[in-house]
Amino acid sequence: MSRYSPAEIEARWQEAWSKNETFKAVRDEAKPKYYVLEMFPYPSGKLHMGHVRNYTMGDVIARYKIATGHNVLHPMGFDAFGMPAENAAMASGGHPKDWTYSNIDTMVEQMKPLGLSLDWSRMFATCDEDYYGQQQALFLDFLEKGLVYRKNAVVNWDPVDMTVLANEQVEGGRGWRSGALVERRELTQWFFKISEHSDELLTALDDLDNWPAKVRLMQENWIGKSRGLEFGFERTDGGEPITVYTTRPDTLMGASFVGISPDHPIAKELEASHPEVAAFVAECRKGGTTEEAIETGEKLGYDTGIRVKHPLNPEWDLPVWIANFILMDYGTGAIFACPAHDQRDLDFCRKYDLPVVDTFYAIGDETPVDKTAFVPGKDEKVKWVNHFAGLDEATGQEAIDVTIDFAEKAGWGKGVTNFRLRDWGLSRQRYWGCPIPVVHCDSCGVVPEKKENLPIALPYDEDGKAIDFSVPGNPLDRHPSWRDCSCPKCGAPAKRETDTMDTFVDSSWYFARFTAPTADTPTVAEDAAYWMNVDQYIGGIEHAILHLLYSRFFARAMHICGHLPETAIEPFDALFTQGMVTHAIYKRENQSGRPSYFYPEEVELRDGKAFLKEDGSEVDIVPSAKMSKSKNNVVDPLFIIENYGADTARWFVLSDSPPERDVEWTASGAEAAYKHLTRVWGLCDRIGTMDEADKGQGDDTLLREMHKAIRDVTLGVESFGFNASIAKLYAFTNAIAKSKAGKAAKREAIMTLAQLMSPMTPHLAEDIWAHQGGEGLVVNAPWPVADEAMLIEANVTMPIQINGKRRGEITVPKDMPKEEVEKLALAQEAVVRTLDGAQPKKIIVVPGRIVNVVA
RNA sequence: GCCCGCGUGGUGGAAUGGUAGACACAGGAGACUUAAAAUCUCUAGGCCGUAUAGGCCGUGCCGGUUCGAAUCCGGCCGCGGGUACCA
Repeated sequence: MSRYSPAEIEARWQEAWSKNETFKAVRDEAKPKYYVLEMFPYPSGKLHMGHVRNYTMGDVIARYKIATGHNVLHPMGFDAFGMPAENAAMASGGHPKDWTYSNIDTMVEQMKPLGLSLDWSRMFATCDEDYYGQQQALFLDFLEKGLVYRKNAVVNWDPVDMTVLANEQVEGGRGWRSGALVERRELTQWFFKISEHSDELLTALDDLDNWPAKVRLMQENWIGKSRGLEFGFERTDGGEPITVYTTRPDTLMGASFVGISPDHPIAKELEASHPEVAAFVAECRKGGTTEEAIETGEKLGYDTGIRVKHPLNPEWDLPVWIANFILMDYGTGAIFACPAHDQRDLDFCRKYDLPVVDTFYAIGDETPVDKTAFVPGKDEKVKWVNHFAGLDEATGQEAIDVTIDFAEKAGWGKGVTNFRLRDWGLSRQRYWGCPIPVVHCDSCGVVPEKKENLPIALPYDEDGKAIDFSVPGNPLDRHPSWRDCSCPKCGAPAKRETDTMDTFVDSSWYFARFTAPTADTPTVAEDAAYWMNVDQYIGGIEHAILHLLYSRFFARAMHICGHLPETAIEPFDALFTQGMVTHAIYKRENQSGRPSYFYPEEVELRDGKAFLKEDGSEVDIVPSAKMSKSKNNVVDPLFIIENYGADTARWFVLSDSPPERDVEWTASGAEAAYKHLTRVWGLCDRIGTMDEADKGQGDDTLLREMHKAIRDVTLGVESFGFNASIAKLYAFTNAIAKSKAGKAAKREAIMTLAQLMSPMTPHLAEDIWAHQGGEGLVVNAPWPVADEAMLIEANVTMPIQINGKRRGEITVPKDMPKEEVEKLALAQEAVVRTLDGAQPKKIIVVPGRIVNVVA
């Protein structure tokens, strides 16, 4: 033993774990189980630093749990359906399936050398027929239980390519390939009834104690429960009243118009008969479907000429406008606008010269509201002059409640609870996804496939030729034979549904499938009962809402269909959201305004500017963005593993940055991690050659350091403070290096160091353990326990502050009474000098922490 | 736009109401070496100062609460994530 050669030792120990089946998860009722899961990757083809960081964190937890006596399940799979595979096929003519599976192979090859404690025997990809076949079975069960239905919904439509676009494929309101202005178009699509579970999904958040508060808050806001007033505005032309929903009924006296969505039935009716309305509505439909595009886009309005009566004053007519910022999906698709107290309404009214009525002033009086709406604070006592409930002063919420009461009693409105959460549209007009297992029959309509016909597999080719992606649109639609089938009900010739499922469906139940990955039903009761829930789920904060909310819904739906026990309706007991690994993006916009992206290795940095190596031309730098394949800013961890080994890569991604925070990728630091591991190795080597008879000195001091390290490292691991654990491990290593203790004490210290390091650098730890004569594998050794007696310190050093500024310190016995500490502190030379004879007004002694003298 | 975060030395960061800068990187000085690399030792927020004397300033900005604020509260600014068809 002389040189630290990770390549050799890492291969050796991976072999040992594999031979012992150390990480194979088998049900064992005698041991507490622990299920640790990292969000599975999309097989982009390249493992990046974010993956390494994510899986290493999970691995630390998994190995720590093994050491503390748990039966650990730690699986890995691939979220393998999705657009990039089709994009690759479009770009290079290959097949999405070939591309995906080849990427999976590559990524597994890249992952295995990391020495992760994964049970590879449970691996699957969501594009495996076996997996998506079971998913189709789930879909049929959901359909039977009424959890799925069809309705119309809008999509991004590219009028040139005649195809549906994902939001990501819309750039600045234009289709990414055609450059055409995108329109919103309605299609009949499949939906999961997630909104029926809104209240449940909301209230259950309260019990997710081991989830980050920010994620719970984001989900709470996303579900968006609100109580408001629903009421009708009578039309002066005698037409059907227009029902609106408002969360601010207290501002009703400030109404200046009634607004309806361009998709509102009234707008549609007018569209059919009035060309001008049709032109306006067409204008409104331009642009993408995202909430961001709608909210930030220019606000457009059209006066329909329809007039309605104010419910509290029949003499008061309000105009009805069609406005492009009103969503048909929320509330009733119609609102009343109160510009004085809502910024968006105010902007709209100023643009179209509509009146602004301030409910804090008498009607007709000048309002101070000009360009900024007055929005009273939550707890602010507000007055309004035009009161209608005999109440003229209340806080915001009370004013709202009182108004709802008033409307209900008067009989013109009712209090209504609304949710922002919409049903989950799962239809995708795409090839590379899980086919929706239904059939369209001319006589029977939409008919579910029979379970025995599952999986409805994707066709690999058409007429013997690979599926063609050179033409826009869904290849399943134009496949010569795949659509043809017979109706499961009447047997007549019928057509298959060609829409496939949203890839979020695939990732909404994979955690359950890992408990019985090869079963011929979606789950197996005993396995689900034993392994569920996921005890620790780890993944990126970017999944805080959609993936996690959909999974929570899916677990409920699976329970309803008998695929999960009731105890698993919240599938993730604890969640940790790790930060992202970010990197600058290098890009250049071409003439048409669309950007091209360059890889970090294509770029040279000088004076904070970026230049292409190829021709020296400057490119734009977008600092620090999420690593994303489409932006070319992905950094490959392979060079670290190849040059320094997996332990270095693992140590490096865990040190320095707190796990929950984003980190900007930098290449420096890997070298330092390697140096440290080399140092630990050398330390072990030197201890090995020490003389047994060498009694040394200061054994006790070293062992105290050791027990402190056990305490602090353990605390770090348990609280996801891996960077803090690593800082302690550095300190402990330094303490061992400097110590003059005897061989026995040093050996005990280094073996403990190996154990404490083993979750982070498992190969090095095994090697040290073996070298010092440890029994068995360190991975199976019980986690060390800190001896409380060794942690007790007799004396404490306390800083002395005068008026909050540090002026000195005293070291006193730990349990010295306050009065004596006070006396000693006042006698300190620095204190006497600073006080300069002045009498202290007050002295605060916080035992063991601080003394503050107020002069 | 809206919702949620984050902002501390040259750099990554530590400290979650109690000594701001632990631990590390890059830097500086020294030892070893013919030399370099490696390794080891010391040093290191800024300013004034000969000073390991002392003092002042300092955690994005402005204000507040407190004996005491990086930490709690209010308001700004900047950056990041999400925004329902990227995964």
